[in-house]
Amino acid sequence: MINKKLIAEIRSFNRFYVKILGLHNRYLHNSGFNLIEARIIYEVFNNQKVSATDLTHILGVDKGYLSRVLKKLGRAGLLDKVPSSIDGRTAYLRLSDKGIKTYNKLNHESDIQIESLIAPLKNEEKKALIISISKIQQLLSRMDG
Amino acid sequence: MINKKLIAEIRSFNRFYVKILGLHNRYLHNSGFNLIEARIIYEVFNNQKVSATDLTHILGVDKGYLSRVLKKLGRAGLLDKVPSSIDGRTAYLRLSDKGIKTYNKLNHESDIQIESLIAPLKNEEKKALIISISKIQQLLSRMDG
DNA sequence: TCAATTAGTTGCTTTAGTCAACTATTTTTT
DNA sequence: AAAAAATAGTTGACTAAAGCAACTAATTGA
Repeated sequence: MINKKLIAEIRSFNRFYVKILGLHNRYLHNSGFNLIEARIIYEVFNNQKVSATDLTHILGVDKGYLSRVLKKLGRAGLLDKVPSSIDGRTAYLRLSDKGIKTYNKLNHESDIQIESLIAPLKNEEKKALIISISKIQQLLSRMDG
Repeated sequence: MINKKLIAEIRSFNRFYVKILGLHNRYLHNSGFNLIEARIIYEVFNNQKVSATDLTHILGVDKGYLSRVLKKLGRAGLLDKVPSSIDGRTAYLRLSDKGIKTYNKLNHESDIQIESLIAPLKNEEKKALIISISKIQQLLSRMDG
């Protein structure tokens, strides 16, 4: 049964990758943003016409909580709300210029963090890593639960 | 420059795998344990002679917080403290029989979750997944920051 | 038109986690 | 050996993260 081996492998990998992600998210510590804020900035930048309700689904958080975080980002001048012309209840979220600068800064710091992770690798190893990562993503993409 | 491509790939993978891990950790919701408790149970089972201070380093949490969670697990009858014979300040942690049962139950539920993740894969794909996962783990293992 | 839904806000609560002070032990310094 | 410094763990007080429920305003459906 190959399943047993694969499951053990995945469990080991999960523990391993949780650590990698933990290390990676340290780039946020000096940025003044926490994970949820960074994720909001990312999603708002990368989705056109995204509303608060959309974000609750994308991020899987409570709407009350989200409302407060959005308010905070709005007060910080990173986020604007554009009222929908067809539905008076909803507002679309958009990054301000300052918000876009922040997005770029966060991306850059994330890149630096990842660079340090792959720095020890030779070119051949980097190529192999790209292949393995793509493969995993491809294989696990049809997931529903 | 291969770095750019690899960094983009890793960032995409990180977002992807955070979702996988999020799905995976849902198995805890019905178990009555939260992530830190599950991690403690895991670490105590898998490390001989582990103390509370060891756990603060392994898990990266505050000792005050940990002390309370340990107390809770102790009161629930999952965890015993074995005083060190050479240092009166430290106690080693050990799972009780009930704790071991819980460990096995959590493992089993985790397995089920992972099984559902890999269920759609053909045997060849499962083999490929094992190879890719091992490769990533191997390549990223000499990490220091 | 009026009942039911939906988007978002706000008050209240719970949970997660930190920090600092303290006790009881070692360990180190003198 | 005695005093000082360090360490393990507990507890109290606090902050941050997140959920829940009640509410308003707007929209949809009967």
